[in-house]
Amino acid sequence: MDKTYTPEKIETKWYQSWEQQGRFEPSGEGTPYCIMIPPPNVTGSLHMGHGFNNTIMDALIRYQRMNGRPTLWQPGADHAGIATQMVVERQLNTEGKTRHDLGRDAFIDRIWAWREESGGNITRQLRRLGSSLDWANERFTMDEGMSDAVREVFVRLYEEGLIYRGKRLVNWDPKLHTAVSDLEVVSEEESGHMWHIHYPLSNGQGQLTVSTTRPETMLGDCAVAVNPEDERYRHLIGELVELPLTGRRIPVIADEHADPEFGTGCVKITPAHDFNDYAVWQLHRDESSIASQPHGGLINILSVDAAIRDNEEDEGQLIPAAYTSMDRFAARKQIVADLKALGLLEKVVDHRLPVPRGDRSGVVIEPFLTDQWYVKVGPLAKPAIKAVEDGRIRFVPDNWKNTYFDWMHNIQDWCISRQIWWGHRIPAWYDAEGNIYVGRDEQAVRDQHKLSADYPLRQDEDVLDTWFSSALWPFSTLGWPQKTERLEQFYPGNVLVTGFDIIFFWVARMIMMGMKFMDGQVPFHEVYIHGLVRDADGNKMSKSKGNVLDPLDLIDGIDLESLVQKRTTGLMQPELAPSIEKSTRKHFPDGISAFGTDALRFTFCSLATTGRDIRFDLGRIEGYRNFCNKLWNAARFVLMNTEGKGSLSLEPGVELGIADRWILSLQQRLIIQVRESIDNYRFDQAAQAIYEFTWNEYCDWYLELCKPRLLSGDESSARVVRHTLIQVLESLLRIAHPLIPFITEEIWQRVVPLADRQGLPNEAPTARSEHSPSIMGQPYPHANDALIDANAELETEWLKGFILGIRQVRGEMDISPARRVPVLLTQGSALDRKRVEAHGESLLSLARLESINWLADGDEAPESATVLLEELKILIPLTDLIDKAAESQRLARDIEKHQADLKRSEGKLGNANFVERAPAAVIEQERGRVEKLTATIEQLRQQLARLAQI
RNA sequence: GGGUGCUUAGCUCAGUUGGGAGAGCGUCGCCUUUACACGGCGAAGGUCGGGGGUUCGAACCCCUCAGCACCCA
Repeated sequence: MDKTYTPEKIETKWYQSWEQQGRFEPSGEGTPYCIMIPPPNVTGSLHMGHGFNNTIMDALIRYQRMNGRPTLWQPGADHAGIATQMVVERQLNTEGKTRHDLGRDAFIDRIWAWREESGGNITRQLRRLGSSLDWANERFTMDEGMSDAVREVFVRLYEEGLIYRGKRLVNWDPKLHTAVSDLEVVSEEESGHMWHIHYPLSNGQGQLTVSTTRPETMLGDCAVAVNPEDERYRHLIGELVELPLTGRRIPVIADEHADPEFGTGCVKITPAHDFNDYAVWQLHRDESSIASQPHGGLINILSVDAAIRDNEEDEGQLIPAAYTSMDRFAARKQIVADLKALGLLEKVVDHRLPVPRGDRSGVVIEPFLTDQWYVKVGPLAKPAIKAVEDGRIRFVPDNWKNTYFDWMHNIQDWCISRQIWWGHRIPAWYDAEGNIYVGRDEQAVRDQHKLSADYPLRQDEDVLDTWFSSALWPFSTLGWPQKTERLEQFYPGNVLVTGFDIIFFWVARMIMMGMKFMDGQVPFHEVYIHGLVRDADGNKMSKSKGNVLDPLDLIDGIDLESLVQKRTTGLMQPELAPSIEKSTRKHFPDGISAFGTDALRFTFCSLATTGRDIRFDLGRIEGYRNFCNKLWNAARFVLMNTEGKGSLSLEPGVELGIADRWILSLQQRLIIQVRESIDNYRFDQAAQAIYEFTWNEYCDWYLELCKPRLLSGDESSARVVRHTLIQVLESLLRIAHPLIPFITEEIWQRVVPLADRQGLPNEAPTARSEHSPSIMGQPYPHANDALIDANAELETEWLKGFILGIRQVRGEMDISPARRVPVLLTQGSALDRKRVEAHGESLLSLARLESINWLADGDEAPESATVLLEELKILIPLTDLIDKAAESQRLARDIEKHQADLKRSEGKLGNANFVERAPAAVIEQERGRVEKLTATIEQLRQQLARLAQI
């Protein structure tokens, strides 16, 4: 083995081998285990969130596979309608074309071509992460089978009356020319203005003043509302005001929506361009002063581009010609100027207000009146709520269910149509008479409705929201609507692993659709919600902030210049490049070194706590890369001492040593701990336990304790050591494999020929029969209670205490490890004598001692530094090595520390209430503490006094 | 406005049922010691955000204040 662990030499090799051997395909008997991948965007690329999410899923999958279950991790991607269409449109733009130049069919062909070109990107990246996905059954939401599922669901929901078409206000993206759902709109506070505008009363008796943040919408006003309780305006209710610039007259109406405290207390009502106003209009639409207005008062003034629209033929001058075709912001400017000229602008004040923007396009979203398709969600939500209430679905951590309930209880109908081209086209057809026909395809529609082949029908132009198909993912990927074996075997899945940001988008919708179409069966039993990966400063990673990390760059490394280049190209706001460059150079002065997949995965696992933010800093991954190196070198040591050394199996009748029993005992505890941690999705605890055992017990102590035994010349003892070294290592590799698959496989392949694997079950079968064994197919270790050995643990603790005491003195006195020191022992128990006898070699070696001698009865102890180990007193004679003053100081400090503790304990015991009410065990513990401390302090004092005397 | 979460060592975070606060990184000292300098050995470092309460006993339970973050309207 190489002296240093180099991940790039092993990772790709093993992944290919596993995949070729069909090890990712479900196989075997037993209870199936299934996880659906949250489908990434097919043309996207891997970010840290994917890295984190997939690491956790892969660890679960590998763990369950090693537990012998037929295990499916379902891979695939979604078509990301808007995002993908935008990318391809941008490509076209650089050629000076738009999608309309190509036409719908050619444009969609172009997107498929782009998918071919870029679609493999993210699957390659997932492979680099070691993800053991069942690639043979990869799915894509636009594939034929899944499109069938989409159509089937749409038709069935429509036939049940759960899908309908309606004209409503929607969130309109004027750049993308499509409706978007509430969830795709991000509202943030921005600086704006509040304009106060006079609306003169038609009878010439004064005016009302309204305040608005969007003055251009006044062209579509149908009323001014005042609060019915508002004394100032009550007498004006029912009167008319002149709507400036338009020549129209609109009524003053009474509505609670008008807040007397806010602004002037008069609010203009623009029902076609504001959700609240729309609600007001609905209440008042039958009042004649509104009903008699053009379009019943519901006056749309915008085009799909959010410019002021032209008048229709029959509208006359409804919209003043002065503003038509002006963009909404230009129109705002012009209208404000014109109002000012008319003396109708009272004032303008600065105002902060939430501005809704499209999460993809970034432009301001307009409430806009359109025909859209909706899912009536109420009936679907009911059983989905119940499933979580009664525990058929469990959120981990549990409190996320509150977020889910909140959303589900206030759920709105879901607008599922999008005015784009890339996606599942809505299976609805129209005839010239305005009839709507919904069916699985055009022929089915004609058959069902007895329409002749030449009866003109045209299909709805719109496509479905991408999340509509994603909601079907847990069953559509398994072959639904066909009744397949996979569906039978793997639905419902066991756990959904995802971030909290898509509980609404995806989790809730999957539960609703899963239960609706799978006979009330939930799509998964647990939802493990993990945190979101942020940068070292806690900021969300985003391209525009220039703080994204590519997981592949952490695996392979990247130099500073390439990193700067990567972060500053293709920006939506190029002016940010200099500051991005600056902060990148500051955070990564040396670029990023190659840490390898295993280190990255181990890091992700160790960050998988219950928190919702995960700050990623390089120090962490570096530490875990070092951990991999440690494991690597431990294995190297084991192999150096076992390869070619003959049989490693235990001879009959030979007993293990204390240290062997101790490390085996700790390993059983490790197995219990790791199993429990993984079962509870606490990968941080699993990682921590593995790290701790490997580094702080196996390497720091067991390997060191083995060294003298290997060199002693006692072949029988050496054989026991070799046997245990290799056994413990082999098990450790299996314990760690789900977290760090590559390094464990690489080492395991070398270790397994030496390991005594008798008694372990055979390797789990895989899809292809002809292959060499792999750690992937090995059983995950079970703790063997018979190996838990409290005596060996106690004795080893004693041994460590002895050594640590001496090391402490050496450390404080700066004694070089090259310098061996003699020690004298006194006052020990019979057990101490026995133990010293038994572990002499270990003590000499690990504490770097020259000699160990018991002080004879009656002999005066020489001037020494002292270590107390219960009643045993360990003396390190003061020679030139030890500074008397330093030792005195050390003792004094020690005494002080113990005294503080003693005082505290005595205080407790002196409290009558404590003695009366605390449990006996706690009181006993406190008494024991006092006893021990008193003795220790006494010993230390004596020692200090002796030192002062000499 | 409603809700959720967070505040523990210089930094990033664990902390089980309430019974003497831990880790990694960083810092300081010693060291080519035969697996590993991506290392070994040792050390320093904490008013557990503030205040109040419950309790024999609070990082943990309750109240309150402050700060931060996120979600919903």
